Amino acid sequence: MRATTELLKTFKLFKNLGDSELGRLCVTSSVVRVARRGVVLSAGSDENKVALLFEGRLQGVDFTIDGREVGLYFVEPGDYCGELNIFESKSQPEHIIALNSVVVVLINADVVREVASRNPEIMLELGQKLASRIRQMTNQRSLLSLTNVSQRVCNQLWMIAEAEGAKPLKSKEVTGVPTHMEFAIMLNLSRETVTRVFQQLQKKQIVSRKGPNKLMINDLIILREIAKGSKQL
Amino acid sequence: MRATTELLKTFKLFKNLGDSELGRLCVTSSVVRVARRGVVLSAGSDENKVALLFEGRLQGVDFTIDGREVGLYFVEPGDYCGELNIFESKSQPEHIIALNSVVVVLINADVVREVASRNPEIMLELGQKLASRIRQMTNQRSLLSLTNVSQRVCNQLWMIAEAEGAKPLKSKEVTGVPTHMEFAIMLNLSRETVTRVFQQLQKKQIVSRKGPNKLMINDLIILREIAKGSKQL
DNA sequence: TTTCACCAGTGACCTCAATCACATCTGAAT
DNA sequence: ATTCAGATGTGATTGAGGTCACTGGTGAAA
Repeated sequence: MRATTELLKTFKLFKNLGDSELGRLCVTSSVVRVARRGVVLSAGSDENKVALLFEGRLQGVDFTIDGREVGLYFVEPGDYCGELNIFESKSQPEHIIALNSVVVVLINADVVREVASRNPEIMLELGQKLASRIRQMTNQRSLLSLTNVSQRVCNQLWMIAEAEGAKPLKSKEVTGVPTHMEFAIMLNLSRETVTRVFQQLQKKQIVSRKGPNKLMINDLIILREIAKGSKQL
Repeated sequence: MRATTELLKTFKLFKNLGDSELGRLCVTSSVVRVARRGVVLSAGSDENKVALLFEGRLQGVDFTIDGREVGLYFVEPGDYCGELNIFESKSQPEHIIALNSVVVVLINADVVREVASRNPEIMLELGQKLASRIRQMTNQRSLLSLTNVSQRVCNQLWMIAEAEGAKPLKSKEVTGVPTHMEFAIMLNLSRETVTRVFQQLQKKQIVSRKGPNKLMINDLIILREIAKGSKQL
């Protein structure tokens, strides 16, 4: 199914775009629903698509030479991925996987490039997107060098809570929490280790499970302190 | 000292730029020599400079919360860094350190942005730069998930040899090799572990030291095989 | 309702890289 | 020539986290 101009306008990237340009984008677009674990963009493909996320959560993943899964980043609603295809005609470097049932708008990257080249604001916006992704990756890379494992997990959890708009509150319910395995590949840990950290967090009442993919963070302040390293778990 | 238009033209980024634009860049530029270990761009600074590397090698580094050094990427001559400042007015996220005596051209990022906004090719080139950095970081991230330590080191060594233009030869001399410590922070290893891997590589005649910062790779083929994991060290 | 796949939880074991604490080497500066 | 800082080399120790091999729970599909 094609996207409507109204749908595209909900994305910050296309907010200020004229209707004719939006129309051009719509023509090559398709709105698709992808089930949990489904592949949204496949690494090595030359289709060169950009994926705009409408609802759900995506994860960029890669694989090592020996077939180990590597978690790169998360994509939240309103955001998009596959931007590299706009600037390079190489193949998509990483897989994009749906972490739950998602709705995405797929648009041909070449068309986006054309539109961007006529609209400097879009181009600049894209540049900022790339820049912020680099920041994000740099940040994530630094996490991996933390020797303390709980610290790594708490930082990741904090970032996820923050992405959902963590106010300076004491507690917060987070929905759509990644599985332990998804945490593990983001943090270079084994699934069991992540489980053990969460066990400790639960034992100390810092978090509590609320059914699948739902987590209650009871004490954001302590979580933050553990993440910062000023407090030991 | 200011850069000349001729100097700027040696960089691929500014290759096709008109003289008037080049002149504008020159005015806010400065050519500086930085000694080994010297800071070229400092994290957290708001100076917003772009650094074009003329000779030597740079390394982007960050620090964890607990003060551990993290290696992010290398910059080779003809390349540049600090591009994020062109797109974002946030502060420089990572430190840029000189790995040996280097010559860099520093240009105000705002001026580069202005020039880029008038010259779509430059803007596109910058986008490609960001994109390739993301690829590079993704690649590096995957390295970190390799359980086999020798494999990690050999991959990094291979990449460095490649950056200096490794032909499909059997052997190659690499100059300006990073220290073991610099390898270590790139690969999330301790310095000692890197040393031990290099000891083994030397014992097996795969590499041999040729004075400081100089390394002879005697067998690129085997190095590649170890890196790929098809051969054990 | 049953099945099944997936996720979470847990104990036992054991590997292997971090750490510590040195020694040695080298080039550059004084 | 001497000093010194930085880089490399090496053994001993150790403990954190990976791996394995399970159990149990839950939701979706059949």
